Amino acid sequence: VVYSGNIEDLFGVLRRAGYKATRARRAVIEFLAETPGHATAPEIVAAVGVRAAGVGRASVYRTLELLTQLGLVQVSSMGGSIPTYVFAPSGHHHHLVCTGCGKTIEFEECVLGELEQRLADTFGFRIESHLMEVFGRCPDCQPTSK
Amino acid sequence: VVYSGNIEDLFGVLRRAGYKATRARRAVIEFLAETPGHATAPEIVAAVGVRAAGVGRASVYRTLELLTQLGLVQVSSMGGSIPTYVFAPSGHHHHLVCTGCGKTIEFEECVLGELEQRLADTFGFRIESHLMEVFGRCPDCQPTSK
DNA sequence: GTATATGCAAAAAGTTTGCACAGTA
DNA sequence: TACTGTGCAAACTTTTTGCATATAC
Repeated sequence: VVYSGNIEDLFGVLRRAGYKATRARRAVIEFLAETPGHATAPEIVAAVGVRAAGVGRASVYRTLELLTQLGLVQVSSMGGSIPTYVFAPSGHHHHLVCTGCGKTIEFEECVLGELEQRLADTFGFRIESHLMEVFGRCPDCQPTSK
Repeated sequence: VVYSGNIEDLFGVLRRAGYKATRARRAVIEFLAETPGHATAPEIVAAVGVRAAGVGRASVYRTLELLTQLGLVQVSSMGGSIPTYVFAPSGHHHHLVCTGCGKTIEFEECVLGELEQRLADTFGFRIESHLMEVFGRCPDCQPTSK
């Protein structure tokens, strides 16, 4: 674990990997770290524009890619065609999405520990992170029949 | 389970849900059912064009959305910004992706049974499907150090 | 001081929509 | 026959790229 609430820790991760802590990157990281849920790239571009006027769209995209590679952010498609980004410095993220209304609930509970070990053994991978998406119908979107 | 190797079963799912089994939908379903891994929308458009000349791009997109809603297909972003589609009529899909070279391995092993029950109980969701993405470095992409 | 990163604007890529016509049930 | 679905082309949205300039270290 690399982050325990202090944003500076994250810039440390950047620097240790040989990247500079620039204004654009700060704005993106701060926004994501303060945002509890998912955001699309255009939403992040907009939010960052407010937070740090003058930061360009391209830098936001480049930063998102970088953060994803560094394992600080996860990308999910939420069952649709627009990718969304979530801050997930712990390397894993889990959510439940309603296929009716799109409501999303994030949960911590993780059942992958043992499986990860088995995958590592079986395929020789060094596991870094994972994303688990569970889909279903929330109470409000279930057929009212019986 | 809705599908055990006979493509006609899938058209049955369509019809039962009130949709027609058209040429465009057949082409998309057949392609996905025969394709072991993931494909992007443009790839599917191209493949379907070969299989059934004259099928339009829009129909492919519309069919992909429909199949996703029906739970026959899963969408994943594979850690990047291009969504990919996989045939997953069983309602769940699991893969391991190398963050170095992008190599993908699909696996069956599923540890979600009990968790799904707990999520259903806790949040009142009726669970329909899930997607599990595990990221790491494959043997060829691990730092050779040590 | 120097290599890395940026902002901008333009290009490319991907997705969605409207509508007259075709095809399924 | 009635209605769902289609193909096309255009509109739109999202993402990527090239390059001169700025900036972090």
